[in-house]
Amino acid sequence: MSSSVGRPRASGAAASSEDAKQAVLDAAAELFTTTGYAATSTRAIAERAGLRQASLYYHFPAKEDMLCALLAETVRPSLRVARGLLDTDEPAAVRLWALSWSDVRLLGTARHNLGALYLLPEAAAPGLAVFRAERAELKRAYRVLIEEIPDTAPARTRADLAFGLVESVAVMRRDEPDLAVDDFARHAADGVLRLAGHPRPDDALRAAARALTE
Amino acid sequence: MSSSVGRPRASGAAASSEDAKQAVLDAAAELFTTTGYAATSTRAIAERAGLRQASLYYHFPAKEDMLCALLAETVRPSLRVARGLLDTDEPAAVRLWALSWSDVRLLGTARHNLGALYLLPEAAAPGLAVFRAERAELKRAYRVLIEEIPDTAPARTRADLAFGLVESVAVMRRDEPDLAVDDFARHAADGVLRLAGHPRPDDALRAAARALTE
DNA sequence: ATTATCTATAGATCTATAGATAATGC
DNA sequence: ATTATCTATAGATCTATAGATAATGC
Repeated sequence: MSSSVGRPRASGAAASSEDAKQAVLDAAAELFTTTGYAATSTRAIAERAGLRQASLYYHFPAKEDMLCALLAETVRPSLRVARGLLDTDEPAAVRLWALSWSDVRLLGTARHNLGALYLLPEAAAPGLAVFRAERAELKRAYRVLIEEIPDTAPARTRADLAFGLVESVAVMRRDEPDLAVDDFARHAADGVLRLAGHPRPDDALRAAARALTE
Repeated sequence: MSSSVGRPRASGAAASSEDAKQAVLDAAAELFTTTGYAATSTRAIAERAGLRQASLYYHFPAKEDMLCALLAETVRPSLRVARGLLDTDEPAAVRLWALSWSDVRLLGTARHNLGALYLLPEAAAPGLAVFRAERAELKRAYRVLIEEIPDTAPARTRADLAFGLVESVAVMRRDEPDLAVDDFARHAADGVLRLAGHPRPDDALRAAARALTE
């Protein structure tokens, strides 16, 4: 508390270094998701975070590192869930429903629409290779589960479709900011099972899946 | 032919005004889809199109008008198909398959990955309201067709999911540039029917749907 | 002494406009 | 005279660095 080491801010507001870093990320998240990365100036981020433009560089070496931190923050919780589920011995359909449901809820309820960051062309930058590798691992988890569900379509294609459906929640959230996430996540997870080739899930399956992610 | 009215280009290349305009749009399409709108400079567009930066403004009043033209070019063919299908009296499942298949093919085979433009944050700009209205009309077509297919999930939700799945082809194409579009489009259209709540389509349905879009 | 900010600014853009110019068309 | 380009540039950015400064901590 009250740890106001360092020169005071011009704006008056005081915060610890960790708080400041978080405030910067928060401002960047809001602006990057609504306005885009290149179209967001460091000055705009600083203004929203309550400090001067140059002070950002005490917390981050460069603008791209803000995007990098935000991307990591978004994909990692999903990846943790995915890894946990792959170690379970529930039926594949239950695990796939659990993974989809969890991902859609994470994307849908995050404070900002961070999933929209995946869609930015700038996510292809060389400095963000770690993020892309983690996202690829997440996609592979979908595929591994889908491979255990028989269907005429190739597992790879079904995984592409399922993953696309899950990520599209970011676009929906942009179009309809007051989406009812919990309801929507159930339907989306049902949808992923349908895409995977599984007959309609019942409440027992959903309950088993929900139990898995707790 | 040989209509080289106007001062010759510094680069030597000659082209009619219409050709030049198209070359500019082509260059913008390539750069906007891979690099993003704000991150693409007018200078880069001009360089790729073979003329000087300032000469762009003879063809377009502002940078945003290039994006506007590209967005229109992308959504309008889909909209034309959708309007045509709504006038048909084939079963809803057939028309929905036809619409999805057609859209995925259009998005997947366009010279550049123009669907990725929908995902740009800049597509929310005030000047692009016409595009957004046309896209909304396209989405409504999905919903109208889905309403005729009975299911426990609300039609609106199923339409959100179906439309999200179709548009996600732009993300897939970015991730896997050598996607086999024709195969993929069939699976994607099958996926839309599954999301809509229709039992698996058979070859007869697919054939009827394909016939509709010719 | 260390920390977290500040002010000031270098240097590199970027978009759009002004006005000249080099073709063809009449 | 019209068309389609050019050169030059205004004016507004934008990112990142340099170096000063105002706190706390020791």
